[in-house]
Amino acid sequence: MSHFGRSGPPDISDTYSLLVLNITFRTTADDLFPLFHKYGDVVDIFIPKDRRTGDSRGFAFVRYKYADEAQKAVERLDGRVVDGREITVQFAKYGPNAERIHKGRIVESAPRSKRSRSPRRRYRDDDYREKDYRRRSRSRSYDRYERDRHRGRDRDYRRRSRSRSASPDKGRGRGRYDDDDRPIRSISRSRSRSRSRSVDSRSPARRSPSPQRSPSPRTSASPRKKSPRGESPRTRNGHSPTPVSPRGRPDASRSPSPRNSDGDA
DNA sequence: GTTGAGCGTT
Repeated sequence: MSHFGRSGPPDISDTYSLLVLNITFRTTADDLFPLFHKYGDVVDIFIPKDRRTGDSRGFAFVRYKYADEAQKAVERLDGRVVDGREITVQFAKYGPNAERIHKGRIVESAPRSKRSRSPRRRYRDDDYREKDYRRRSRSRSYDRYERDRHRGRDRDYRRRSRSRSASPDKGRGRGRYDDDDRPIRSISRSRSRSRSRSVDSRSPARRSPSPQRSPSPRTSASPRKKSPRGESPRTRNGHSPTPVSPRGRPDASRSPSPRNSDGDA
């Protein structure tokens, strides 16, 4: 009775969804079930996981059968420390199908006057919805994602947003400077220079044709120093230094004389 | 093994 979310949404017609935030990445539905079940009848618990990695995203959805129980759970479990972390329980505002939700309850009465302006728009949806993402540059997305995962997203603006008030910059006090005259000029010049420099700095592909990829210091003064005792008379003869590679890939190296290297032929 | 704002699956 803990495998929630294994068969998709069971029935979200008369269920109240609660959003549990700030949960640990290790917290599972099984851990939340007993906790929420104590305050009411939990219909289903779903914890969104990453589609790529499969790890928990740090929040879960708990569905209650009755609103009063859900409300109670919200009041009781909101701020409760779970697994050493304070969780935030609140009614879900957005539905999975962009349905209208009232107090966590999904209302089928969709306002026609209002366009399907999905308030929720995230990179995941975009990436998944976008079919050109793979053609464009999957690496970019992946890199960014990975980077975010390991380095954490922009905590600066995020943290600011989380500042006691929900109005980080009300009235767009972010006004650039004075107008768009100065900044533009600056940008223009900067860009100009940047481009100039870019042209120079750019082209890393052919900037270094690099006939020699690895400096190979060992080839510099290795034969003699490396194997003072193993040096063969042939090596001295200049017949074939035979830069034996530790990797066993003599041909990979410039290998001036591959056939000599082996000497089998 | 890491992280920490947010709103969801077959």
